[in-house]
Amino acid sequence: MESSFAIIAEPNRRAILSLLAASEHSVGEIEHQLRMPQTSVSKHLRVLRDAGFVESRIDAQRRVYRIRPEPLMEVDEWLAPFRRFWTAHVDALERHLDQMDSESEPEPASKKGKKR
Amino acid sequence: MESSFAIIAEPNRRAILSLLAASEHSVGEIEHQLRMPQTSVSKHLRVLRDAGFVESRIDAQRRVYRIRPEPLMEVDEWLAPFRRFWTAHVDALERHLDQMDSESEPEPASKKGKKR
DNA sequence: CTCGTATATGACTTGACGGGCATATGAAGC
DNA sequence: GCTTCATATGCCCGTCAAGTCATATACGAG
Repeated sequence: MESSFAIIAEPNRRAILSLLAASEHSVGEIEHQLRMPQTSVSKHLRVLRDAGFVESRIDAQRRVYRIRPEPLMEVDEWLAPFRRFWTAHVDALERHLDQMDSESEPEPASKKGKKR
Repeated sequence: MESSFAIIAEPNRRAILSLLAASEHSVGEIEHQLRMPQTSVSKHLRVLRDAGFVESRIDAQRRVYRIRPEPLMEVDEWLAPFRRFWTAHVDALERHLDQMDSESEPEPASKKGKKR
């Protein structure tokens, strides 16, 4: 029920997400990397999972978590109407150019301009 | 002190921001448009202003508020590392309406239909 | 100056959320 | 079986933020 925005309002959760953005991690790895209590990590992961930000894979007794993009896409889309405030000039051009693929993409171009 | 993320966690504040994204508005206009109590609008605007999301101009007894982009840019930048999760396998369609153009859209010549 | 309009602020209440701690679940290995 | 490692959950508590109501400030009109 929580809006995606409320979920990422929590700094520790953002830290977890940023960590998972690089690659998937187990709970213990997150705990150690971010130096926060395990129970706290588990609770935040629970919230993140319920909200669809992450999903977990079971590896023996570990749970390995990874990003699920949908809720963040939602945030990204909400930002769309505001982008005109800062992409007034050059950027708009560029994005328009390299977004020019539609239903015809028989071969995903390996490198795309990935500016930001 | 509040992170920009905490600010936009509040639904009413997001509504205000979205309203201001279209054009600047006075407090009364926001109050009427969003059908929320004036004191609530004022308080949210205070929070938004303190956090740099909006600024106000004085027009007689009215205060006209408009967007300031910086904090939202910050959010946009935080999202950057995650974009690879959806820009990789998603074409221009899914991209959704990003930024079409500014306050002038004389020609509704949008290209293709949207999905959802 | 008084009144009405427009907006801001303060006090108070209420509810939600995160932290900490203890404990439960579960899988692995002996 | 029992023990250990890895993770999850339940409970309590303090804090903080949002809503409501009342009131204050500021400006314009007459």
